Amino acid sequence: MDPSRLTRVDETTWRIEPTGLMRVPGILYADEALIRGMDDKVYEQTANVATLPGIVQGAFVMPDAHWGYGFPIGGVAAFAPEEGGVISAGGVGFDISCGVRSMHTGLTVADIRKAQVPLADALLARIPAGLGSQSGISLSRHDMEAMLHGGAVWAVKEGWGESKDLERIEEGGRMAGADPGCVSARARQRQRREMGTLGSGNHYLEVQAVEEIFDDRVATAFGLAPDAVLVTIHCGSRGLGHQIGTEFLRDMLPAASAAGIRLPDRELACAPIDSPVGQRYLGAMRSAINCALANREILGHFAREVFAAVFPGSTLDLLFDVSHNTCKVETHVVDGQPRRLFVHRKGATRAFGPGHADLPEALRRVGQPVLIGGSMGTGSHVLVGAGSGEERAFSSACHGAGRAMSRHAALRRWQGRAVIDDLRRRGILVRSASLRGVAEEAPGAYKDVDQVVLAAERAGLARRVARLRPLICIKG
DNA sequence: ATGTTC
Repeated sequence: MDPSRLTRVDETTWRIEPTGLMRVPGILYADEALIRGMDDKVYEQTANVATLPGIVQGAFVMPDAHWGYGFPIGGVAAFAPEEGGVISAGGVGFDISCGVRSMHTGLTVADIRKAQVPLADALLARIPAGLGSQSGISLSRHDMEAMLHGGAVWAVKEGWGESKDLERIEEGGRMAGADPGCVSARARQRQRREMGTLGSGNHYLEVQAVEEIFDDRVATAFGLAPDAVLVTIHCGSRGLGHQIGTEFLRDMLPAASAAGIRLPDRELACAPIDSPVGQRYLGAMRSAINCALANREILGHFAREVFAAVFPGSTLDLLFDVSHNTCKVETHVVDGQPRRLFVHRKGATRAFGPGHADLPEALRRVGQPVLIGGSMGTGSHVLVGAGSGEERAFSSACHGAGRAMSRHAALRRWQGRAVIDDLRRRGILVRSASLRGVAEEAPGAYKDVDQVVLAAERAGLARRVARLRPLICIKG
């Protein structure tokens, strides 16, 4: 993206001035190099989102943004129902409630080095990964209903997790307002045997070491110390979320037309929040959020089983579990007034600052952990929500490194085996169901995650707490 | 992201 097309507000804030049908400006948070690296499609898609009815303040773009379906990935947009605001399946994304959870292991890098190969092999054997992967769990009709209502609370009741996990999961582990009656038979069918599975693409389970601390006080509050080892899981709502996204993208097109909404791009299909389709999507999407929360809780349980076997007596305590593909009803102060808004975050992480009432007691004073997954081999980050993030982008931050290159281009450039060998020489063991998947996810196909989180910090979206480097990566 | 084609 050519920066001269934008108005530069400060070092890390850029505006697309409203023209034509745009109701609000586009507001991009990134340094100049990241802006230059962004696809022109991000500009076009941001301007398109800014035309949607009821959008409040701006169409926001995080520093890791790239071209997505309709809305950019790394986009945040909030809509007011009383102003004809809309909800959009493309504004949430196909992988509804895709997110990241990190768990403390209580172990150090030296402990892992003693058992790195058997640990990697045991994780690969226990964590179902890859397209269409299954875990051996099969849900009855009744189980499915309970899961879609109960999320991680359901998973804990079923024995896959610990009740103390729940306060460290967004929404206390259970998204209210889920309506499983809005989830099609086909979506349920696709999910019946997919609970407790990673899936494919950029989803992973990693064993990571704390490599660098940026903020001692917050790191201590989060339980992060140099050399400490974490397990981090990145995955979402699998086939169920994808099916819901597919069905509602289809159903929202006529709904938008019926509501008299002019769409600059069919992929922006949306429905008024108060319309029947809009309400059905909310009921289904919230069910999918519960599916993702339950899925990550079950995978966390599997990881606990493996660690208990390889390191007898070890326990995994949850640091936090947060989604980056959702639409949430939140109250935000706009022009001095608290407003109830439908906040779409697509490839953007909720990042509540210190004192937020929705944070658990143990974290309220410091702020919410913002878990940022990097690519294989390049490391990940833990950030903390900042008070300034509230007015910058409705308390949102980046979600990862963000792709710098298409999967197709990555396949032309790298071979999966060579990527694995290269990472092994750097002390990182990769275990994957798919060599093709490894090539698509080669570290070089991603932006520099360090540059992304630094830009997020400079923009006041969140602050850096710790950098993590991978030791083992189980890829889908 | 995705039973990579309803």
